Amino acid sequence: MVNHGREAVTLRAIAREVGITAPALYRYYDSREDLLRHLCDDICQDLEAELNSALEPLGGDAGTEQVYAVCRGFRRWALAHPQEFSLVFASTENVIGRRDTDGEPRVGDQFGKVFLDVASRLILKHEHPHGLAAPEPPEVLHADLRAFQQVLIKTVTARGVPVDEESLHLGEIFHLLQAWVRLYGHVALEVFGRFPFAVSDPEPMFDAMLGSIFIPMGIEE
Amino acid sequence: MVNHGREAVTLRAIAREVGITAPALYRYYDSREDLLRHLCDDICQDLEAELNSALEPLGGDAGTEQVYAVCRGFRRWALAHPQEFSLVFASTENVIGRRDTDGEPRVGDQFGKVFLDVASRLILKHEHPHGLAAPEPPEVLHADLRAFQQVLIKTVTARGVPVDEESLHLGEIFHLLQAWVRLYGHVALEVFGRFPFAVSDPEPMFDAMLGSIFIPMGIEE
DNA sequence: CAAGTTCAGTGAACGGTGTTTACGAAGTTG
DNA sequence: CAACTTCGTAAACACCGTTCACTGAACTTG
Repeated sequence: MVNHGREAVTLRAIAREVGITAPALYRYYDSREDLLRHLCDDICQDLEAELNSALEPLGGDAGTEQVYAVCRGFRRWALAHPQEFSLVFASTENVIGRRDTDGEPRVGDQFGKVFLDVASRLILKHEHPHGLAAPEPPEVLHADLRAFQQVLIKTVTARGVPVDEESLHLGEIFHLLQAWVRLYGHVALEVFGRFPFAVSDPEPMFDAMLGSIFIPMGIEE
Repeated sequence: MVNHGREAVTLRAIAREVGITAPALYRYYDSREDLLRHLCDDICQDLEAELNSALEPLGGDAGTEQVYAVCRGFRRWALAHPQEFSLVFASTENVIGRRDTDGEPRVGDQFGKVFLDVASRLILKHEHPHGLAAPEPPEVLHADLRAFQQVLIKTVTARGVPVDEESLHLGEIFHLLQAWVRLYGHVALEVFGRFPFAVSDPEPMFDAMLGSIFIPMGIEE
């Protein structure tokens, strides 16, 4: 139903589907916007489930192939559910919610958990990927990056893995952020068809990008 | 009026603004969707004008600072007009149109022209940026990259600058494509607030990204 | 058991939407 | 003048989100 776009998800259509009338929905949601917020949460849970099921056959530990699997799973999901992607990841309404009060979680919440969890666990495992290659990011960013560092550490420790502060270098964190920028950029461009020319088969281009992101980080497939 | 989002741009509101009634709009547009398509074209023209006016004080030639100016101008425009950005650059409806028949032009049409024009002219000027650094992209991409190469050559020659085929290496073209991925990725993430943590001031992060994109291409600020 | 209260759901209504249709009042052209 | 195109209107239709008064069943309480 959301397959036909955000505007197609109407209260009356939902009610018809559930077998009740439109006003009855107001017993459960404050408004259409509120309903869409919860819909986003459900979508995020579906995405998380799909990513985890793509991760399952690879074993529990964080290996390099898990990073690639999460990225490819994200792309696959986005292409298979463009409207959902658009709703959760490309909406100006800050519809992502969960709880606006408890602060931190953004980026589709559930997806952020999976992606950042795998990535940061991998970074922790590879201590100092091939030497000390990651250059220091500009000082202006240090404050923000340190905040992000805390988020990552909290994410990983929540899985029971103990972390010492200094094993996540700011340079690597900046790389991780750039990885998200490029992953998101490619997927969004593909979903919205905004590449500057018609790409016949974007998949090898995606794989090439993944390599150029992760191989310099010491994460080789 | 589009500032309040795509859904706020209603036929009756437009008609009220123009001083006519809603059905009269059907004399000029086939449907609301058609009107939105033309609106996208207008938005693209505004963007092009803004970018060109940002380029003007830098002189006519393609210098390195022009690349940075276009990228910063794009970000500035997107942040100042999030709804317009969303409409043109993050919409699943292929609302970009112009003419669906004549094939090629995508990516907000006008913006593509400005960005690709400046970038490719610069690449042509710097022949072989610092040696032969750009590695060959995977062979699977060569066909698509060559098509993109033709688009670039056509863009540049349309400005009167003659080009020989071989001065635009495929590696550089791939870099240019990755530059678009990262530029778009950062701007969209910022517009939609989908960075994985709260970034206090994204501008230095944007500048750091521009550097890490262009400095390896030999385009230093 | 009877009375009261809560809860889920309904139908009618209001103002707004995109769109179609029939119609009219100008201006143009023979 | 008559025919015709152009631009616009009013009315209507179906659908939308939302509100409100209301019903009927379930549950609580005396």
